[in-house]
Amino acid sequence: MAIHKKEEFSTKEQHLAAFAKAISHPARIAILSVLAKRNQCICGEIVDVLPLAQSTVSQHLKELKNAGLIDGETDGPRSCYCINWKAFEKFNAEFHSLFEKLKEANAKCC
Amino acid sequence: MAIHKKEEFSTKEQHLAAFAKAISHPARIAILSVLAKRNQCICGEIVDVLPLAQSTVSQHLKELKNAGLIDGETDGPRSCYCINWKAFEKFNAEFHSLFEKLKEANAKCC
DNA sequence: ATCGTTAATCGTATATTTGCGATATATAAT
DNA sequence: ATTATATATCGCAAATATACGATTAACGAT
Repeated sequence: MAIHKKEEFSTKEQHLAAFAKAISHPARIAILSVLAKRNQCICGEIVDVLPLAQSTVSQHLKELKNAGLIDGETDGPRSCYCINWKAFEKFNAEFHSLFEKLKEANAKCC
Repeated sequence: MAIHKKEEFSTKEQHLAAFAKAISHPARIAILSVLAKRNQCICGEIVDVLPLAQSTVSQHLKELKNAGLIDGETDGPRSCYCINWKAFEKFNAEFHSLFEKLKEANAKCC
């Protein structure tokens, strides 16, 4: 690839794309579901539920955390995660706004 | 990786993840914007607008088409693309429904 | 029939993602 | 102090994604 071209697009496009990337793997959607159902904590619980190794789950959690969709803090020897509802809501609004903007632009052009 | 684990998740999770993946690159979001503004056709026009080579744009178009978000048909030597609003709407609804379901599950648990 | 234009595809290079086992670290329990 | 438990991180392998130039295919115009 040599050069990444992603930064040549608008910040908004990059931001939304990054959000979408965070939920672009079924495992990460599954993790969000588990976190929503149990409200908080877990990690080992997530590993028990998913068909993935502990290290892999840990990696997916890290990506969700980097994207800001979940928060996590250590609680003794274990890690407690929960959904960052504010960020999630923001993503939802952003995506919905893209959709509306596209429709609006389309309505105007013809 | 050796084995892909994606198919071990629910169809719904896979489907939504695939949709999200389609818009997980700023170039593809930019393409959707151009298509919305001009309603239809183009390809060379998209190449003119984006900071990417023709072959790269063609690849991104293919991915959007595979995801069902756009339709394309050849018109002489050129290709005419347009947004598949129905599919896009469906994705929007699906994503929104995930969000609502997560919130609902969360409200119930505590 | 030849030439020019447009866009898809092929081949290739590189980067990133996905996945796992092994290891390291941190804490709790004995 | 030792042991057990939980999780993050490292190192590696394989798969996918991103990007480009070159080629091919398909058509229109001359």
